Amino acid sequence: MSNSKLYKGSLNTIILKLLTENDKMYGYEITQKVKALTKGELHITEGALYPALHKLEAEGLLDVEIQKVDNRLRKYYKLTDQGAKETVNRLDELADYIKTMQAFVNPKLA
Amino acid sequence: MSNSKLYKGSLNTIILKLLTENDKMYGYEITQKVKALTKGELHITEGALYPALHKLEAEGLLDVEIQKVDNRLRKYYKLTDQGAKETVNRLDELADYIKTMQAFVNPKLA
DNA sequence: ATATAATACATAAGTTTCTTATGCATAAGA
DNA sequence: TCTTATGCATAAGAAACTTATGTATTATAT
Repeated sequence: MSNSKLYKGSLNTIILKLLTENDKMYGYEITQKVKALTKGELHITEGALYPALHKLEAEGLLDVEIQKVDNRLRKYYKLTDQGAKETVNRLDELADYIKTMQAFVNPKLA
Repeated sequence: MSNSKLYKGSLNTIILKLLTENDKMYGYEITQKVKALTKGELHITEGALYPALHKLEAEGLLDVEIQKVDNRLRKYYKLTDQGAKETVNRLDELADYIKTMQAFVNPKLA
C-alpha cells in the first residue's frame, strides 16, 4: 500500500477510521480519500483494499449496500455497531503503537 | 513480535536504531533491551529476531563477531558503515510514517 | 538434589498482509 | 480512437511475522 513496509498492518485501521467520519464509502472512494488526506504519501492498492473490505465484512464489522451510479456499480460500506466499537479499540492500539515508537526513536521527548 | 499487527515491518528499524546507541549487541540482549525500553509493550520473539539479524548481515548492514562468555556463545552484531547510513534512512521513513499516521488519526493537531 | 526459569543460539511450518499482475466493464478526455 | 479514470474482483507470489521446536549452559527455587 506504499513504498514503506511500515504501513503493513494499518490498512484495516485506516478503513475503519475513515468510516467513522463518512458514514458510508465505496472502495474506490477510500483509495482517493487516503491519497488526498496523506498528500500522496500513502497509496492503497486495489489488491490490498478489496480483500480487506471483504474480510471486515465477513468479520461483521462492515455492512454492504450496492448501488448503481452512472451505470457503474458501487459497493458502499458502513460500520456495523460492532464495527464502531472495534474501531475504538483499533485506534487505541494505533495510538499506543505511535506513542511507543515515538518514544523509542526519540527518547528525549518522552 | 507483539500483540498488535502494527509492529510488522518495524523490527529491522528497531534493531538498527539500537545499534546506533550501543556499538555492539547480541540477540538476546536486544530482546531484553526492547522489552525494557518499551515497558513490556513490545516483545520481540526469537523466531523473528534471529532471521532478521541474519538478513541484515547478509545485506551488509551488520557485522558479526562471536564471543564465548561463561561457556555460552554470543554473537555480537554491530553496524557496518553502510548500515549506519541506511539506519538514517530507515529512521527517516519511520518518522514519516509516524507523522502521517498521527495526522491521519488526529487531523486537528496537524 | 532436582526441577524450572533464564540465558543464548537456531530453524521449519504456517499465517497474515501485502504487491504485482491480471481480468472485466463503463465513462471521460486527449 | 486511444488512453486515463472509475469501479469492481481474484490469483500468485513475496515479506514479515508467530508458533513450535530443538540444543546447550547457568542460575534459581523447591
